[in-house]
Amino acid sequence: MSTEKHGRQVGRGAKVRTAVLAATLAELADHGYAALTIDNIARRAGVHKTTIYRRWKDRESLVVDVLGEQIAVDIPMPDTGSVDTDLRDIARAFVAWVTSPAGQTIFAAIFSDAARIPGIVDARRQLFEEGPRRASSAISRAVQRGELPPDTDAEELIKTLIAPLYFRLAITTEPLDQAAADHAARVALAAARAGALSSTNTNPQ
Amino acid sequence: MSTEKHGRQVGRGAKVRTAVLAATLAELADHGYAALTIDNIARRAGVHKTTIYRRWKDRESLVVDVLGEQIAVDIPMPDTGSVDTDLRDIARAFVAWVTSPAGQTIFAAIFSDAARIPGIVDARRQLFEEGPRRASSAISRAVQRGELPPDTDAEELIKTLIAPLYFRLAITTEPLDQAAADHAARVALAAARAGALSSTNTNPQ
DNA sequence: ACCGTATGCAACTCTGAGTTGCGATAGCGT
DNA sequence: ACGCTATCGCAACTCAGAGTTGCATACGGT
Repeated sequence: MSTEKHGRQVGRGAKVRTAVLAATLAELADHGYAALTIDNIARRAGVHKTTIYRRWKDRESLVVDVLGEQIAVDIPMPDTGSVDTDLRDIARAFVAWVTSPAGQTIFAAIFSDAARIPGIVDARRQLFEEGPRRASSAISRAVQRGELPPDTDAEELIKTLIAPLYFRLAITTEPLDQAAADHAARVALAAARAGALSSTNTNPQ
Repeated sequence: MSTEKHGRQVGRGAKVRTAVLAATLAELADHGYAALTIDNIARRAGVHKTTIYRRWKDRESLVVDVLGEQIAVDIPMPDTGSVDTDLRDIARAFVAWVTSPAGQTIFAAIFSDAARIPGIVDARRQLFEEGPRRASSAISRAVQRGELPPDTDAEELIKTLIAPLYFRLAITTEPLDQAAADHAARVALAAARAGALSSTNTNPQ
């Protein structure tokens, strides 16, 4: 991926690349996208400014590259045999990732002005659509077990689960901890059991 | 409010101030905070750069001033006699405001790198805490009518109502329309009726 | 009509983006 | 171990935007 030309001279390049990406992420976490300077990144990476410009077209390309590598959110999908605990585990895993240093940095970056870079918006949407899609199997198992109404919309349920957690993260200063995750799971479950998350939500009441 | 010093020379000053604030908002909407230049604002306002610097300390002060004036979210609190319609109206009003040109600009600004300005974070939090607080009377009326469990947490209910809407706004590309508002109202109501939004949520199940 | 104040204007400094040419060096194959 | 070559360091640029200053001018209230 890196030096696709001849496969030569890989060692040095790889080291520089790693150092610059790490430095960029750190700078992004510390000062945000608007205050991101190439000189600072270069200094932090122990590399000269021109070296960065030789490997990346401009600031945007560098940021896209960094976030593209970091945006893998491997939340393991549980199968505990019960929706209650499945949903709870998903919510807890989301909270754990989002409050981790890496998660916090990614989030801050994704919701900074870096979001004006076309590639970033897509990555963000994809990030939040992958989870609900992957979780749908857990929901359909719950439906088969009779724990949820048969017409439950899996993606809608997961979004209902995540939304209040994300709301806390982005807006409120309330703590985002395990208790919050458990509470969100209870709320989403209650709504689903009441049939408010059916896929045919065109006919209200 | 504006020229508190002697009350003199108000006419010109007020016009300039208005023009600059409007231009700043427009530039913010068009290019975001990171790409906000004083020269562009000045040109757009038909004013010279130095004039702006004489009235505002720097770019940050200007942005704080603009957002401070615009951040009034007067969502009228309904009293229809039923929680169903009360919640639905609140959700619809929120959606209407958030999808209006003014609302969109404010939102974009509030979630740009402008959020690194200390004053903006406070304003944002306040913006989202005022709603739930104001809505609590509607909820307590519903509790008194017996429509909701007696220990329902009013603020939690409103947050549960808003969160999925906000999630759509910030993440998903799904449309944020009246149907979405109604759906959110139904979900929040179902959770509340199931007792998942009680203020004593320390004991689950 | 007058006076004071705010605005327009030009010319500055400073910082950071992005570029270029050249010399130094580190890693690869042999 | 040694040479070859791509990559890196360095210095010196251009360009744009933040923020400042001194002076001339136009506006608005009395």
